[in-house]
Amino acid sequence: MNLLTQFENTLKLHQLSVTKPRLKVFEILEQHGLLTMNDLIKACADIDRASVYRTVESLETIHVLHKVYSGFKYKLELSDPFSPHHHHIVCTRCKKAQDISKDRLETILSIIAKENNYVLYGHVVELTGLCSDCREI
Amino acid sequence: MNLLTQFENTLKLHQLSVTKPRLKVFEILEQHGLLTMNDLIKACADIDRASVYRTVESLETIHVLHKVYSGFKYKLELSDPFSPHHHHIVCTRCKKAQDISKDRLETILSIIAKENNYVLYGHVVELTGLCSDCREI
DNA sequence: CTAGATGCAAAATTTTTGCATGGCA
DNA sequence: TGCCATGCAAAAATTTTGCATCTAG
Repeated sequence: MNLLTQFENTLKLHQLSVTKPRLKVFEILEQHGLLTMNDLIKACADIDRASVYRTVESLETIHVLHKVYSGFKYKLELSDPFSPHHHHIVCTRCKKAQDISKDRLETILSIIAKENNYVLYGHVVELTGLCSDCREI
Repeated sequence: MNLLTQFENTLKLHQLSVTKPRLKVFEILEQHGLLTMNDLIKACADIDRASVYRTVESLETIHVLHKVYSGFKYKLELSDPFSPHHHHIVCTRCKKAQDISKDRLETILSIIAKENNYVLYGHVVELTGLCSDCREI
């Protein structure tokens, strides 16, 4: 089953209808991976700002996408299982973001959630530092 | 050495002068722990909005404070070593945030940074889920 | 004294809202 | 068809900027 179908099923599961704005936002994020709200709005040319905001909010609620914060702004990306990228390490100087491997990290996170008696819905892990290139300058 | 002195030293170390807005922002955050930008601005009654924004930006740059994101908005809090609170687990339903213990988590984070060849400056870890109270409803 | 920081006022950007209309189930 | 979702337009909220003034060092 492809991602799009999976997405539509998720919408239905949450009793949300399959609409043009929702499909568009999903498609754009699927293509681009990590976007600012502004870029997303621009990329969704024929969709109204307000609808993009509303779509992002719904899709976040049903855990299809999430916000990733670094510095002042946030970016948007698809959540697992629609995308495998959950964690980043961002260079303070050149602003590049690279993914970090999840396995050990998520083990720890789930242990922590259990200890605190939480049912885990989502998690954001952002590390900031100097990448090796920038350190040499 | 108390926190305030340590803060002033940090400012000097980064060649920033010790000013009223900076002291005020620090003091408020020290008292309140985790605030929205708006609350901070309100609490800094006699300081101009713009100065609060500028102060937050400088203090973030020198790692005295950082932003913590949950949902759409962010909150501000002092960074280590000015405050021991770095990680939270936030309930989706009641919005309460509680601190989570750092030890194991930070071990993992520093290993990950090393693997990626980064010098670590900061990290944000936010878990979201349902707390035990809310689960029962 | 003087570079850097502030306050003020205004602009720019980002987010939210109300309401009439349109389209999915 | 009925209800949810959208577009539009406007308001509200948040953040940034330019510039004259002030102040910490």
